[in-house]
Amino acid sequence: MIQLDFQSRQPIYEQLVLKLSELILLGALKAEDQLPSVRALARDLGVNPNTIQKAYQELERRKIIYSVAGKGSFISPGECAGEMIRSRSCQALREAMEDGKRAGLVRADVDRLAGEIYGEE
Amino acid sequence: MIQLDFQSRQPIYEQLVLKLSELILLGALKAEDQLPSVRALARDLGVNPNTIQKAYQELERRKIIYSVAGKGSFISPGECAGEMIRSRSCQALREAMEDGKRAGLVRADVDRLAGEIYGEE
Amino acid sequence: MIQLDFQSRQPIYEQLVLKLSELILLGALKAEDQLPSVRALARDLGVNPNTIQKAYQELERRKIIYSVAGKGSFISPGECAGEMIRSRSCQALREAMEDGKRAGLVRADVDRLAGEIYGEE
Amino acid sequence: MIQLDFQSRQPIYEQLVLKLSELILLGALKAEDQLPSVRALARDLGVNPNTIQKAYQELERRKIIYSVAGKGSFISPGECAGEMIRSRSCQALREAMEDGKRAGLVRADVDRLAGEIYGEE
DNA sequence: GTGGTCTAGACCACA
DNA sequence: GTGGTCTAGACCACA
Repeated sequence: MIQLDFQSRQPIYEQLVLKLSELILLGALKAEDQLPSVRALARDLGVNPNTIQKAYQELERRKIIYSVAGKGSFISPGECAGEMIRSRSCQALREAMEDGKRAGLVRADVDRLAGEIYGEE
Repeated sequence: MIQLDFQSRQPIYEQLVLKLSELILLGALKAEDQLPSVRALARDLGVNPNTIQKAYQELERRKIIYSVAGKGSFISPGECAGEMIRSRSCQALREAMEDGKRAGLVRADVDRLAGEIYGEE
Repeated sequence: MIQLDFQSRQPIYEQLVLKLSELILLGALKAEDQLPSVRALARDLGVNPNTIQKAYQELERRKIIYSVAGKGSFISPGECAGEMIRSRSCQALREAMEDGKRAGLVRADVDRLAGEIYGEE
Repeated sequence: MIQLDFQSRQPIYEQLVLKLSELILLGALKAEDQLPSVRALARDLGVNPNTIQKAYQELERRKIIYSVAGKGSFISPGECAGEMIRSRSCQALREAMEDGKRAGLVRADVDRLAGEIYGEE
């Protein structure tokens, strides 16, 4: 289901944000689906409820999910959740590219890197 | 010489790190050149000396400059400074691209973004 | 220094965010000033360090302060901190005005209120 | 009649308070009209009677309705109900404006915003 | 020393 | 039951 790496330098709550984002992108979690409750997921993953809470609150801040006290947490409606995930990645990539340009990277460097990651076609 | 944007949300010391990096890449600052002293640069830019200090420390951490107690701060030798700047940007760009791929961005998205930033040739 | 209301329904960390924002607007905290450390402020206010941490992280998310692990937390440079506070207030005012319109308040009501608060000129 | 958004982060009872307030402002509910009984409205809206009860209690606290044991709940007499609704919005707007003033917003900012929302006349 | 993360609890309002 | 806040600790990397 969700595999956490407790040895990683990446915080557990960040791993959770990414894992849940991936499940949404893969279609395993759909719009309006209810997420496991904070306590239930904490128990299943062997993690403290506060850590799950932190992940859920970050996802809510990014408008990928929404939480209703007393009811539960839910995937944002329509294409909203997926859109928020992609727009975030896109924004981060743009910033990295702009920084790179300022730092002296040229278009060829970007293309080479893209080739490495996506494979040359 | 160095233009800071005091309105920007980007911390001044970060702007300084970038500006000084650019001056190195442009060749305005060369290997073994001495940087202005913390207090002199602070006075010239109308900024707190602590802010300059912070920028210099970050540049030193990245091995772009080195400091000698009692003498001053100097650009790292040879192509070293430029290499450190570019390799750092390149690594950040690679990570952003890998994240983007996981988030569902395709090669065409990367190319479009690169076109925007570098201009289509 | 900072007065908290432990009886209030408003969470302590939110009260802290507001109090610190006010100190910045009043000029008591200036650009690049270092804030008290998480632990020091927790001790002074008789509050758990996690609660201070939560307030500081929210202020950092709003780009009003920036934190550097191992060094401390600092007011954002230049006019940045004040700008971020004002833009947020502006957003809240817009929402209150939209709610008021839905509740039947007319333009004249808004003008009367503005007159009361800013003084008729 | 009344549409609730069960997905919203806004508590159901708050939505009810607002919806009923709107019906009063629109004239759909007039002074001395009897409101549906707690159980009847709960059944119609598919909501727990406690939730309706809570909304009615809040409206009574705000003097928008009044309840008579054994008889039911009624809209407050004369212009009273509408006044209470508007005065509440007005109070919220006043607070947002005072916060805005403390944050450095000037009268011109308020006027510009009012122009946006009400349209310049 | 600093901020950042995390555990293991508690209590609250709300449904 | 649910999410939200908070306490009272712990340990980590970094400077």
